[in-house]
Amino acid sequence: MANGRVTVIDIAKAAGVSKSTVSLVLQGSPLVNEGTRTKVNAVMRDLGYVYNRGAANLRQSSAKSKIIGVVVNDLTNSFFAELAVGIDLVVQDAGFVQFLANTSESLDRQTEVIASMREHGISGLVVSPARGSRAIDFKALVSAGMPVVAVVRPVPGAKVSSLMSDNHTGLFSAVEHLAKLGHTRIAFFGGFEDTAIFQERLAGYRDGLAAAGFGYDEGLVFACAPSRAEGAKAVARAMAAGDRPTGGVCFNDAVAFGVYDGLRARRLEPGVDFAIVGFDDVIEAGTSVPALTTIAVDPQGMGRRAAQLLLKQINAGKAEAEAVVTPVRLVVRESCGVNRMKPGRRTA
Amino acid sequence: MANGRVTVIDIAKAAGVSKSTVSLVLQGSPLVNEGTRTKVNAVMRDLGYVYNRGAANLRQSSAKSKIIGVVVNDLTNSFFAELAVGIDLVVQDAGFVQFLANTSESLDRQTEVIASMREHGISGLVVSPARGSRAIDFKALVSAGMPVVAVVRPVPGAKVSSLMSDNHTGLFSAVEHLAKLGHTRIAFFGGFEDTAIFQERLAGYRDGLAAAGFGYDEGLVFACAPSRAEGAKAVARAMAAGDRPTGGVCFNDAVAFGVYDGLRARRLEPGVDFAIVGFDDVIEAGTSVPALTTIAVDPQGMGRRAAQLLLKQINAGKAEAEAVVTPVRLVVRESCGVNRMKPGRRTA
DNA sequence: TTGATATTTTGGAACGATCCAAATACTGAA
DNA sequence: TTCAGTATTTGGATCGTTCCAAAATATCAA
Repeated sequence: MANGRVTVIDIAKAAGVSKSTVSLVLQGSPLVNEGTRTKVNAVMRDLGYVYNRGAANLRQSSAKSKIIGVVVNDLTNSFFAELAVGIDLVVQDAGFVQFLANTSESLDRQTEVIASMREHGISGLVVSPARGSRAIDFKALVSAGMPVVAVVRPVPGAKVSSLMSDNHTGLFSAVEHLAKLGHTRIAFFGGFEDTAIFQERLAGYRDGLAAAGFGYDEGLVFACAPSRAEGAKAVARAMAAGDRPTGGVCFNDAVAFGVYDGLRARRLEPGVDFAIVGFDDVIEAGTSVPALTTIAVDPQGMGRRAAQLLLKQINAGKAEAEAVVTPVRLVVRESCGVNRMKPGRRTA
Repeated sequence: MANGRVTVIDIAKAAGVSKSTVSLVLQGSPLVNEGTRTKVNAVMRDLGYVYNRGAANLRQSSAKSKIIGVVVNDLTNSFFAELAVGIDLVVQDAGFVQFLANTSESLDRQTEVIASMREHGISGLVVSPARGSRAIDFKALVSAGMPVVAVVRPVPGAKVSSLMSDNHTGLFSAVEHLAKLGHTRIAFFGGFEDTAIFQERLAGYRDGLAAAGFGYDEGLVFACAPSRAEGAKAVARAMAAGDRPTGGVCFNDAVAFGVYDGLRARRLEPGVDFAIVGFDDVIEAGTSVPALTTIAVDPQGMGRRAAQLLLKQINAGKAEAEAVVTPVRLVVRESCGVNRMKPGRRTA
């Protein structure tokens, strides 16, 4: 009290009870008499008491810290920002608070922040792993029995739970959609070839082509960093080639918008002269001109589900790794020229 | 050791020293002999020791928790996501870790999370206050001597430090720019009228008009929620009126993009038929078509500065509230028709 | 060898909560 | 009044660290 911080002992003294009783009140125990409870609560309010969770955690089992860690690879990407918001939402409702760290795809940063979070006593971790993350990076956590949920990107070989969107089906249906509209030369834009997601999506793309009766042409795959600027460059490469595609599916929406830019730079109008399908369904997808046809994954929903999965494991006490695949769906808007475009017009 | 968690005592036993020595090693004290230090470190590695910051904080002064709280009003807005990234950057470098909570403009959420963060022992707080925040909401914190930095939005009357962008100058120079290009009827789009920022920006707009020799016409101010969708509606209202503006300054870039949409819906091309200036300079501003002329505020830089300010106060031990205004600058791109537009073409 | 001095190491006693076993206060029936 | 039975309350001991004063050890000049 004198030194600034009010403790249970100060409350006990002021209320004329023992610290144990105050502790009981704090925990909402039914053992304490209604009269004492209200008196103690009143004193707490009067003295401006703040509960010291750190002290409590020391005595209790480590899993009760009410802190979870969230590590994302790129918070400036609105997909991950939405994801973080989704996590935050359910985590807050459960009375938890989250450490949020951004790694900017740096593995060193990732190991650093995870170590730091451990020291601070997180009771679980949701991580969207930095590029190149290996099972070894999470080894210490899982062998310490800490629940870990990997989202968006898999960590091959790691014994952690995972929540991934259905990449294969997503690209499959994107290709199917374009094929149905009459396109026969369909390109694939964006993504780093050395990632698992890229491979999953590429497989969906190939299978989609096969299902439509087309062959797979490596020359129609334009990998690049999944950013708007790189997407613009990728489509420039595609249109410079001899046998041009008439439409394309993109690794994500950012790339798709880059494709818009790249087309316009060549005086081609997206959705009229070229059909585009994105992936993610970021907020801008619905309001852009033309509105982007895309594969919706609902990042906020994914965040919520990831947090629920994690909380379930924390409460269960034991972390049984499980893999969840979240469904995606094709959202048809204007960028494939429905009602706007003559399909296949520049073909052959 | 047996129960799972490795403590300093386990280390001490295994290394054949006392726990005090281990503690000294942990703190990198120069008092301990080089030989013992390496041996202790080796043992720590072998046993997989994780430092328990919670326990340490208990003994030490509360200001050393190495945790700071970050509360933002809307993380789905990329401006705030960037801000959070900037904060994260310097906070991580300083060996801190951040609690990040999103309030979605809910005052209740805000008080909840701040209370929760206090219980967890944060040593400082960066907050971008939810709409309608009052000094009272931060009273408990400041009277407890906790450093608080309010960013982006002011909290009138609160004794907290603040870091605001130069709203007045920003809008002043936006108007000046349009006037220089020959525009005489300049509208103002977006923003909530009951916020301090809106008033600051509006004042900059008025002063800019006055400096250019124009009068202030209330009918040219189209306030609305600062979102893309509402921006589109606002410009629709503007163009429906009799004496149309030929250009406009916007509350932020989101509104500006909404104005793009609204214009296109009326078959008007932004940057050709109508001049637009945004505010914020979000990432998309440079890559949109046309590229958006805007007032750059560098949210990530603001985040960094806010974090630095906070860390300075934490280290100083005493929280002397100070107000910092960060400079803004006009970034001229294509949305005002430089090289593209006949200024004032639809005037009169 | 012996102090004196400098270098290292070390047992408790905190920090602020929880938990447990045991004490105390109530209740109503005998 | 006493006693069993229930309802409340309560002192330690404890969690894993830091801090302090004091002890042990090493170093060295006389």
